[in-house]
Amino acid sequence: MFTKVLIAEDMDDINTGVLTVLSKLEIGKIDHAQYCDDADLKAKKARKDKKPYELLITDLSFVKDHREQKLSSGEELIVKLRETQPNLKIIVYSVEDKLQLVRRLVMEHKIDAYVCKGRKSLQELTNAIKKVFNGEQYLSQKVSAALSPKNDMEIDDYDIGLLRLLSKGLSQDEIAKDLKKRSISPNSLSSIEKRLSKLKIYFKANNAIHLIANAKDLGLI
Amino acid sequence: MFTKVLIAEDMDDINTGVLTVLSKLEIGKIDHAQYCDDADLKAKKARKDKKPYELLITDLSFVKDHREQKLSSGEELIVKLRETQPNLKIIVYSVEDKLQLVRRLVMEHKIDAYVCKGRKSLQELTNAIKKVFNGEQYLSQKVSAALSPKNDMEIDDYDIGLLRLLSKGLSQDEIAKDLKKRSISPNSLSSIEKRLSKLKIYFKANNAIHLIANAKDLGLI
DNA sequence: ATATACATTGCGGAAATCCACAAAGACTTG
DNA sequence: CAAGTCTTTGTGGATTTCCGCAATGTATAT
Repeated sequence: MFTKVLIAEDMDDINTGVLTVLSKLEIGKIDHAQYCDDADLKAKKARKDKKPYELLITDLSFVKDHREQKLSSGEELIVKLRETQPNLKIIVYSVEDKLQLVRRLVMEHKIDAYVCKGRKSLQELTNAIKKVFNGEQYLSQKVSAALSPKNDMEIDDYDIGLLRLLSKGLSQDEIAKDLKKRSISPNSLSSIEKRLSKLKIYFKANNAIHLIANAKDLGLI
Repeated sequence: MFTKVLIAEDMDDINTGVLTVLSKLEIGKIDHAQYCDDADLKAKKARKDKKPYELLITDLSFVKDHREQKLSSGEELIVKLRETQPNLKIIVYSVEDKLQLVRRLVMEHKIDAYVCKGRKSLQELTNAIKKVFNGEQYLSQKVSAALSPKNDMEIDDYDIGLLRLLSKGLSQDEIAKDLKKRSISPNSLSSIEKRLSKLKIYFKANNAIHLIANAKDLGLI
């Protein structure tokens, strides 16, 4: 089993929860950090001492408080650590279940496991740790579809962008101009209308207002 | 100290975290439920056995899974329990920090404490439990502004109703018909337009979409 | 009773949206 | 290359929203 593990997670309740479970596994040393910057520093020090962490378990979102931080999200932390420690095993432990996000983490950042926080996530997390230790990959059932190539009607970054702009109060016409200015295509008013219309069907929304309300409820934007 | 407490929280990691801390307080019996319906059932049984819970600690959001649920949120659970057990002490423990939401919970549902999940929330939670046991109220620093009188505005239930209907996808015309059917006045298309226009000014929104997006961000709906 | 203020309603036109259809371009496949 | 498919863009028109102005209604104070 792993001999040195780092946990990055801001919430103290989750931390104690994870800690009590991990202590049942036979892991030598378990450290934890409540800020991404702290996690980065601890990892740096460990490398300097020639005793680098073998596994990182990290959340994605960290609430901001008075302390100014360079790294503000788990994703940034992952990128930073991957630079200097490419063979570090990484498990993401988060409530997020957006396929697009998981896909990016697995494909681009080469994370080893993604566990969705939920009713039985602690058991899942221990499973994931075992799998990763054996060099295998693990994805929660909920997001396992992220890697299946059959992602037909999938909402992509472009769609999210449209929804974001809409929710920021831009008219469809203004969105077209904005996209043209940033040379993002498609950018005609007509195409934007068509995309939104597709999204409305997908989300069973009566109109643009309904669409944004639903997207917000789903945490999509 | 309390002798019988119920925790409603879906995440198992948080549950163990909360549990380990609560076990340090001298609380007789601590039960927990991972579904709102279960919490409701447990409370019902406890009342039937003449040993009702004295305190409920509940989350607000519960992720949906395969199990069909009548009560899908902590707020619904609170309303349900308040009906039959008006003297039950209630602490809400959630990541949400929307002032309007907290205000509603305190004013309408008469909750006794609101603790924001965060880096030091377990300590806060124990403080809150002690305060509530002494008949006092507790609000996390982050949301304490919810009760300051200067924050209240001229947004009334009618306005909230409009925003809700809008976010449900009704057109302004349909809203007018709906209000007429339920004999809520004013209900003319013109009046509805005017109200929404006021709200847009108040919330600095460019259009109805923007308005709903802002209202959702503020936890108003 | 009259004046005043304010809320409600109606109306009209400009702007934005929704929607169906068509033309042009891009890509795949045989 | 040719045919077929899909995406992007364009167009026209019905519907809805947006906004200003006017008319009516209602309550309050003098």
